[in-house]
Amino acid sequence: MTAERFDPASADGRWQAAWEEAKCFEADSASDKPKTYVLEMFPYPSGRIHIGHVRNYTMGDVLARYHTMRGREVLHPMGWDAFGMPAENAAMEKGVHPGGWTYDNIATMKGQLKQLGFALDWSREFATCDPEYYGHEQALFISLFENGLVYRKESEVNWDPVDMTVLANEQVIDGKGWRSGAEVEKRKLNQWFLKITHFAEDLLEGLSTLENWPQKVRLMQENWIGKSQGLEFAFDLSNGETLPVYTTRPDTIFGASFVAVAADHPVAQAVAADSTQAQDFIALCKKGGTTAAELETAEKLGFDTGITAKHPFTGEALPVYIANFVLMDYGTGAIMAVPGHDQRDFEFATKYGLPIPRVVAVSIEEADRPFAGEAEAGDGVIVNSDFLTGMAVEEAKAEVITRAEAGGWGQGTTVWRLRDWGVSRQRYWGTPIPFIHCETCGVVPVPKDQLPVKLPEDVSFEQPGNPLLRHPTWKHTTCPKCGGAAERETDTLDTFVNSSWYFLRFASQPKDKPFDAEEVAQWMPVDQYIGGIEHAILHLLYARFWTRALAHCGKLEVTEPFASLFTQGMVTHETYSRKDGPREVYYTPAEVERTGTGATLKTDGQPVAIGKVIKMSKSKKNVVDPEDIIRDYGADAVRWFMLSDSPPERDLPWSEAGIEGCGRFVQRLWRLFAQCGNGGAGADAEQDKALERKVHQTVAAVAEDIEALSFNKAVARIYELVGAVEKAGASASRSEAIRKLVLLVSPMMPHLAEEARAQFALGTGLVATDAWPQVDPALLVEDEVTIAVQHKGKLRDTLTAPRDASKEDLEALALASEKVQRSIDGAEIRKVIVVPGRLVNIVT
RNA sequence: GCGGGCGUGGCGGAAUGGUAGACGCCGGGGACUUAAAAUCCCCUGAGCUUUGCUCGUGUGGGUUCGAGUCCCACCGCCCGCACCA
Repeated sequence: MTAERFDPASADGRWQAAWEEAKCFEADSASDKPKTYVLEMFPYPSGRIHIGHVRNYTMGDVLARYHTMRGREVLHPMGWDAFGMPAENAAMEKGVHPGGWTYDNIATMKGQLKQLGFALDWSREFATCDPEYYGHEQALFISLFENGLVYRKESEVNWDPVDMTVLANEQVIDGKGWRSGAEVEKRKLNQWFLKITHFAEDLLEGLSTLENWPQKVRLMQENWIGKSQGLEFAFDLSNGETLPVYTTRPDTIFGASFVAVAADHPVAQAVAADSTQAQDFIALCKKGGTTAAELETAEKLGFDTGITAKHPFTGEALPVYIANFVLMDYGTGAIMAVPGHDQRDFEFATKYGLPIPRVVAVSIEEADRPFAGEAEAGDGVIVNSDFLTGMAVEEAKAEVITRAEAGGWGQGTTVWRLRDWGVSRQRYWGTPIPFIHCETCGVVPVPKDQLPVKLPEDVSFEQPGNPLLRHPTWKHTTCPKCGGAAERETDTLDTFVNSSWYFLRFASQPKDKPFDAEEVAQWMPVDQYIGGIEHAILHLLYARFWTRALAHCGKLEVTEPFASLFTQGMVTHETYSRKDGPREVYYTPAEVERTGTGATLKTDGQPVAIGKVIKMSKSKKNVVDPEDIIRDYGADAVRWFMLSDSPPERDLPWSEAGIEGCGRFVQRLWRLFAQCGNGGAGADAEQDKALERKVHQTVAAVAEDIEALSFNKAVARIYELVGAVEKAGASASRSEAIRKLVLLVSPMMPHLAEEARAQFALGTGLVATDAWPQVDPALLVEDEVTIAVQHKGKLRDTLTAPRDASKEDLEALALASEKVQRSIDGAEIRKVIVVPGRLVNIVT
């Protein structure tokens, strides 16, 4: 290696090996240093590392390295969220085993992560498909079962009749299976559920303690949990039965003009039993699509059952309809309809000519004002409502609930949008649910000493359906209770279960149990969790739930797993395409030559259209492979790019020019470091006070920026300091500045820092485990400051004054300015505002 | 529809209510070189009658000595949820 250029191809690997050799990043749970747990969402091993992973892990890495330098014991682990459908799809398409495919991908991606020099504790690495991991997961699942948090229930699922599997809602596109294209059927299956609703209130309340989570994520979870309060009461029906309904607006009860039930409601089913017309209507309701656009435009449709419901106060007979807009799985599946004050009810009443009474108005005088073509759902005063008339909305709600409870026909109720979590999947590549079905003993958990229940290796994917179900021997076993012949559960767990507790296993990995509570307590909660916004609801809610559930079972002390959450933006790139008839053909950035304003295809030199800057995706081919750019520019340039310019929560536009600039900066730093090593050091004994000040200010500011995850600002500060050091004349101060600069850039560019220190004798030992430079608070403030002088709020001049100059002195200095005097032009000075150390504003 | 966020040069973006545009990219000019690359230096919001002045942070108002920042209304874009009673 010459001193001319930094050569990442040679240096990167050497330093990665040196860190590994010195076990720099292995976290010690027994250490008495203060502890920090930095975690990025672990990746799914899909094949290769994506640029989004690089951005995510670079951010975490800067934090981990920084905190290590600040003397903390840092846990920064990595592993693999390795179960899931892509492995089974690969098995079907390529005839490989899901396990083999997954572990191959892990090997590839681990190699790629290592090339980036991340300060990860690889000694704690695991994949969720390791039998050891999922065995512990099975034990935890049984513990939840024993604590009443697991149950089985018959439930409706999306069934793909061709693939013979259950589909998630997201996999149903226009009513068809996303893979097979077959019409999806609703099927009732016995499914395993986790009782997340038991913690609904707690999960909701916990959100308010998560001050270091993005408000957006907290709101999304709040909406998802969806707490609503109202009245549940029963109508007496004309057929002698009772019909419970739920409403959040009991105050509008005198405005009810009809009652509606969902198509799947027992009342509807009973009517349909003797009416083909009702059957047809119910079938029509079920056919409707569920996409947002369809729902928005869907007409409100109803079927009059001929039954009536008796109003609890007026005794009036309200017609009961089957309606397509009433949902079976919310509330009681039946509603009292108040057309005047609910838009859906309004549309329905308008269509079927039902009365639309007003029971809320802006004032008593407005009690009979007609509606202007739509319902009025707002606040106001109750009118036309007997004993409620004149009350405010909230007051009336309370009054109706009180009377309903006193009369014994209804009660105040809280309804949640949150549903229990169905975790059964009819798939092979997941954690086998550790239960046995025995004809005599029922459902029996597998004894813990028989865990893990391992997946069989010899499976085939040539036929559709769950390989576990048709495996010749796997499911046959004996009942742990009675010893008789029995069958294993063939469902596996939703992959979100795997990622709901992995952070605990990273913190503590005993052989004989999932984790050790005391060791976990050393690290948890995670101090900083970083990942994509796409996990705002499911993963993050499930992880919060599991942590609570395990605490509920006495296995943990903490309830909130992630003290701080950061959601990073995506990496974007412009697209390149050409029209080929009706089809748009896309090209990768590597196939395209970017000219000043346009772009041409390298193969034929003809222009291609430059499209919008959007998220990198395979379909639009606007992707760059991290391995290519690491090879071309080195790990540090790539890392530096990931941190530069865009604030980390926003999207980062990838550009060739940008990465080239980062590559140039790496070399520029190298030349600066080289100067210090090549006789520049101490060439002049003079002190450079201004430079020292700049160094201390930058060290303090960069630390602050890193702690706030404002990496783009830290980067800008470093550029400024580098510029200042380059310009400064030789001095002991300058040499010292360069030594400190090595430390300062090391969290972002660790390879360059190590190589420079070693090559140019800029310190001893590894930079990675060295201490962050000390800051002298006295050097953070300047002796002299620039004061802005304004006349009526407009800048007229600037002047230099001592930092602690008095108000009087500043005022005098300002008035002495020729420019200021010219602006004032003899006008009478009415007021002078002086902000010491900042500005003087003269008001005339 | 409901909820949330964001609008600053050619681009990414800085800016505790106090000098708008730090820092980077692009672009222009120059130095070095036989030449290129690399490197270094200078310029780079708009306009004007250019020692300087005026305008300028989506639009229109307001509060303030002073507003990119605070308040009100509007326009545009992005994200999430959604027939949730």
